[in-house]
Amino acid sequence: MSSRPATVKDVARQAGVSVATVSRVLAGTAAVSGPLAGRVKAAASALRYQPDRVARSLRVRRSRSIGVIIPDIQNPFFTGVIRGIEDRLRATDYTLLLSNSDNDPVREQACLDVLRAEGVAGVLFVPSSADVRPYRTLLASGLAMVAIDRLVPSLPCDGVAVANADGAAHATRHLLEVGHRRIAIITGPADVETAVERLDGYRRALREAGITLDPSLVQQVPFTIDGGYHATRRLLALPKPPSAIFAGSDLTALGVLRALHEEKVRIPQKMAIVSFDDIPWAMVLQPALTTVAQPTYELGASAARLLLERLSDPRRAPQQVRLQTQLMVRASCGAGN
Amino acid sequence: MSSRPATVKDVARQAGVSVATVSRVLAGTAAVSGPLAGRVKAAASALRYQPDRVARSLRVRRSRSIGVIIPDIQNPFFTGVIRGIEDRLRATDYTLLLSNSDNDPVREQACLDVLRAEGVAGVLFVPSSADVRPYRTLLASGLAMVAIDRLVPSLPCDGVAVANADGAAHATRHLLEVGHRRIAIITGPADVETAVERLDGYRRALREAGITLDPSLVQQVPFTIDGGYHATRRLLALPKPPSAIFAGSDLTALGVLRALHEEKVRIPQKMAIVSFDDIPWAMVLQPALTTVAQPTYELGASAARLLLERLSDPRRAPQQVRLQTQLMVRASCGAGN
DNA sequence: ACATCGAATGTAATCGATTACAAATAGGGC
DNA sequence: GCCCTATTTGTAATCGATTACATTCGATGT
Repeated sequence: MSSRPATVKDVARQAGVSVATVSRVLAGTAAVSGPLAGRVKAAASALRYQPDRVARSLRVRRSRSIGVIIPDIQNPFFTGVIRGIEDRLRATDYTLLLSNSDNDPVREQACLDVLRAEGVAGVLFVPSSADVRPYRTLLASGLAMVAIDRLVPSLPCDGVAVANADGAAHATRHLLEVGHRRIAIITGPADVETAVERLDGYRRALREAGITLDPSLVQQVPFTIDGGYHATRRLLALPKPPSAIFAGSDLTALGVLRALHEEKVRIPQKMAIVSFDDIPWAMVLQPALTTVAQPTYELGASAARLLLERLSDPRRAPQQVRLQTQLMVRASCGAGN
Repeated sequence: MSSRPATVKDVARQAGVSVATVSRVLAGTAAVSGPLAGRVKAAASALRYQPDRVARSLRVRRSRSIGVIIPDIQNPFFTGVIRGIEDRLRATDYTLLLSNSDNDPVREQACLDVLRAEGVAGVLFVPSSADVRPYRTLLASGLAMVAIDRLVPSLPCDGVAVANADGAAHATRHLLEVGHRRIAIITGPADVETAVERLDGYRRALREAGITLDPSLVQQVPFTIDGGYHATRRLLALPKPPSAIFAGSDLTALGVLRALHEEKVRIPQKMAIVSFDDIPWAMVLQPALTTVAQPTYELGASAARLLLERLSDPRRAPQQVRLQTQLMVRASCGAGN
């Protein structure tokens, strides 16, 4: 027995056929007579033959792997997305090449370069850059790309995102219905598309309720625990603090909770909270967090689906999908059970 | 200008040298005279040449990617590990091929097969199977492997894990010092090595304190929120419930918290809690969780380091590293501030 | 019985980088 | 100036699977 893995040649010799026939049987790309096909299959399984994916990639000029670029693997939102991608891809024989961009355009570009050099079949990415030129170049070179979570407006590229503005409006309206009038928002930086969209939804809901927006109630900080913490301290220090906070992400909300606990502000009696994401821990927090659930899994699964569709039909028009959010009413807004 | 990426041939033509010289300059594998090297570098950057990683992998029979197999990408423990791996590998030009095994030996084997077919340089994996034979086979075939979090006892393979027993003993001793005598443990299934080690540490601490172990206080359930929840309900239903719970993971502890809140059991007054992991949210929970911090990042970084060392010296003796844990004393045990 | 067509099979080129080996060039000692 | 060696450079083989093209074989219609 040889210790090196078997190759097509070995299988061909064992089955008494040519390498072309072996390849055809195993890939199913052309008709092969019954007896020969049988011998090939028998030989292949006897030798435990598995085609070398590298050699195949070189020849067909395209690998069976798919690049995934996300900003932060430690963020539960993105891991939910990855899970969706993985599950959708499991039935196929694509593998995942994963990279962290850290939201840094330079690093993202480096990742994209490597993925191109790896000859990936396609790329699923959460765009970190507002500069569309690099993306355009890659698209023009024929690389299949799907944007996740952030749609780049002027880019003719498949994409999936959630209806951020609607979700935010929904959350804000809920706080209005519970009776709040001074509602603060803690959202992300102005160059993050999702943050802007959520701010828009918040504005819309206030306008519809006939409430004038108080600029001091709008806090723009990174979507992190610290961001939420410091923004909350600033809000509490206001001459007229809000009675409710809409936190732009669950991570932000954790910072909010921490600041409120420190100041012994009772939730939801003295301060109501609604946030965005619905990470798996949102419901076990004290109080359980009322939050706008994002379909992270579906986000990933849809992105993977779009990519597979594009791979099988490279010339169809780019599709951009918006998934709906769902408000999970729990205790932190004062309306839950 | 051509739209296809440049190849060595293009660079060679442009620089007026042979492909061998181009390869030698760019890989730095052999001496090339100054002027020629300069021309090659100029040509390469003018053409934006990037070597095709697939072709190189085929020729050298080893790719520049490293396979990573973890049970669950949604578990913050593993994402911390991945982060450590990524950071350690960033300076090199290795890429990450990621797969989820779901703790299923069959799926894990499928992942390993694919990784071998991809010709990965090495594999970092959290072993899901107690059957060492497949691992042995791969090791024998020369694949560089590093086990993470769970060391397979009889396998001559590099590995990194934490000192689970010590950590658990530390946590248990802490509860004893605070005055508890009836301490329950909710740990993982008996076929998960880390669960067994933590149970051992708990036993050891009790023995050292001269306390007889009450088997009804030992709950073995999956390391999940639900697992912790149901185990806690069972403990509360006991004729003589415990006054403290050592939860085998933070996820478990979340389930514990939920059950205790439902039953309006005050923490830490009526029930103290210590757990294991220190996920990023442990300190913002209410009450803040006293927990045994695992060095997830270092776990990943060390594993990556071990792998790189093995790649550069394939014949050195396998190393198994144990990292220390650290007890983070917070509010949930009644001793914190 | 023979020409023709189509299906099945084989031979060899190909993908792009690396590298063994061959060839050429330079340098040093006499 | 010449020979020998050491260094630089080039040519061509190689990795393993796929596939264009060539070939063989058999069946069918007349």
